[in-house]
Amino acid sequence: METDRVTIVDVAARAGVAISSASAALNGRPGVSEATRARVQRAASELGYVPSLRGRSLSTKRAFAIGFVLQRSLDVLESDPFFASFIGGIEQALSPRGYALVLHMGTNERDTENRYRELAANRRVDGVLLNELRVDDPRLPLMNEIGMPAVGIVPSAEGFELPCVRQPSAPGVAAMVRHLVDQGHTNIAHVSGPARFVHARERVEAWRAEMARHGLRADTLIPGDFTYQGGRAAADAISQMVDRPTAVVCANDLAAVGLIIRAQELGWDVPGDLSVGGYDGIAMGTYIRPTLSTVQAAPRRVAAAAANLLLDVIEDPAGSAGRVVDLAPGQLIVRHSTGKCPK
Amino acid sequence: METDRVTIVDVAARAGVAISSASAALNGRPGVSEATRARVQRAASELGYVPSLRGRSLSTKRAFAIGFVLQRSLDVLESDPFFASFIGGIEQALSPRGYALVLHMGTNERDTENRYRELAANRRVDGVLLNELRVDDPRLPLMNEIGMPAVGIVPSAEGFELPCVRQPSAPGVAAMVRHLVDQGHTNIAHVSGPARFVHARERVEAWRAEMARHGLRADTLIPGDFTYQGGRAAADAISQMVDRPTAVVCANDLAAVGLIIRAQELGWDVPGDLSVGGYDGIAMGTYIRPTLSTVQAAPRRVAAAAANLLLDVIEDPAGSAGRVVDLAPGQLIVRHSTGKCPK
DNA sequence: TTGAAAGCGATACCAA
DNA sequence: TTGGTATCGCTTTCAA
Repeated sequence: METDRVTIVDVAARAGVAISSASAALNGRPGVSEATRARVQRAASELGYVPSLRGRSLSTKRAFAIGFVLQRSLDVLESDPFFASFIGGIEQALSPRGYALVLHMGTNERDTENRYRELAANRRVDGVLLNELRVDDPRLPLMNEIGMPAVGIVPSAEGFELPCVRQPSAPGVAAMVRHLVDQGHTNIAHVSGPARFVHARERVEAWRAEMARHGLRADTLIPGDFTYQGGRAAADAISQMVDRPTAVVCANDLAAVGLIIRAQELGWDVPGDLSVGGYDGIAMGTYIRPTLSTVQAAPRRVAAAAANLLLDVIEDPAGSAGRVVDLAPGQLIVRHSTGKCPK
Repeated sequence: METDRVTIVDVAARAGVAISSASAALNGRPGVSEATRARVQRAASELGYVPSLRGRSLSTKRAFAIGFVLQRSLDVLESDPFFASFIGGIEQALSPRGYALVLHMGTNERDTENRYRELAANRRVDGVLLNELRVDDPRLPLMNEIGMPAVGIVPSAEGFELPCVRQPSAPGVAAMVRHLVDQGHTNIAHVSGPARFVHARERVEAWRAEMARHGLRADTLIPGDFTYQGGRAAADAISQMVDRPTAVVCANDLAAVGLIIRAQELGWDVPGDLSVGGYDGIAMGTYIRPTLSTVQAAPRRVAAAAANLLLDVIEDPAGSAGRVVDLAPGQLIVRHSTGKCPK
């Protein structure tokens, strides 16, 4: 069934050289005369030779692939727009360099960790991307333990011993808070993500710090979970409050959308009664009404940078040991879900 | 750097048997005494042996991975919710069977085809999934030419020579039309997808047929492209019409959302002035207002079925040559974007 | 039932 | 600059 493939042996035979010479010629290694190289290359193209990844993998001990495990619960999956652009960014970096992406999915944290373990155990990939890092993330010691090259995607490189791509979200959150303060708001709540996530914490801290900078009290912290449903729950929580905030900064757009929709169901006007800001800059933010004020992150660029860094690390482990690549922070985009404080 | 891995040689040595016996024992092949098998397995687990995918791949000529190329233009990427659940479904099927997904992305049709060619050329995967098939899709002859196992995801298996998973969208579209007719609509337009797509055509035909069934004329066909922007454009197109439809059936949800938003910007009430139905059942349909009436497809189930079928085909090419797996058609979900005909 | 040895398709070392 | 050959880690055939 499987067509007999053209191997390097065929190429060498046709060019009338040894396979070692053929290999060197094809890979642009020195030690081959130009005449030989040309002859080998002609033979290869005449035969339609494509090197076998399998043979190459075994002898070089490399897979020419990197791994990524997306962690999402099945119910959230369907609504999460993060995914596609992130993957697009990875592909953008991998494809020109001849690598492929092996994608796995974990439905919970243990599951995710096991996927990384598998990836490492059978050496299906040469390195992995780590995102949505948790405090004391077990994947970090795991990567060290098994000696798997890894690159983290983090808001801050502090205390992070792996090479990483850093895109701080603090400036964006601060800009959002500042924007709301400018609109006259003083009681600005924050709907956070789960505290076990580093980026969730960073956003809480950024909100706190910016509030303090304006002499405002940051006491309305509503725990969320980055989901649409979590955003809805936050609106319900607000409706129970004695001293209602007039503005909310959400840790991500999806939650902000949920919050806005639920707020409207509760009869509030957004932004008349309540201003709502998000974070991420997902397309959906321009679909809903009012359109969502947010901070535009760049998942595609982040992913591309991370993938490129990972390849650098793989191809030169020593040279790029503790590298940190900095990306511009997200920019505030003011749309229509934020407005003047009602008072 | 790379820890010296435990190989089958180590296991065989420790168990005091030949590597061929160790291999047979570990893979549950017959011809090994129970005592030997037990000894080998103990040795393997004591050493923490994990078979090398690379060695196995080379000798079995299999990659234990399947490929999928998602085709999306970069601008659409960010808003497309199809992706995540589809991938989730694939993973669900692959993971228990020890396979992995190699994911590529094409930003246009030529790009996509090249990705499939690469995948085939270097045999990085044992088979591929083909979705969003076009009329005379070049990937079909390509797969035959290179002898790559492939499974199609199609609305109808007619004239489709590859094994496939079939989920017809016609019943759902028909149900949507019927629902609108029940609400008194007689001038029902259709916003289609690009005619080069088989599933776009199927939906047009389904709309036509159901209109005819009710003795209605199906002359308002608005060409779309499955995107949010395309939906907006459709609303603009409608606003130019002399004889405006009172209802629109969109070929997918994203376009329906765009249409609704734009319609509202144009000052129309949905569904008061215009009823809008979608197709897919994306989560976003429940976020917007009015909530979107749609047909609930099941991308996760479709993907899982397709991936499972592909593995069957890979593992037994003869046995499952022309297999067709049928999936239940999507169900109509009436929400709030469709209502009584104004008149 | 067991073991020895020949591939699989490349890379890379070492003589010639 | 070349060519021969060991090697990567496994599967599989064929004798013993």
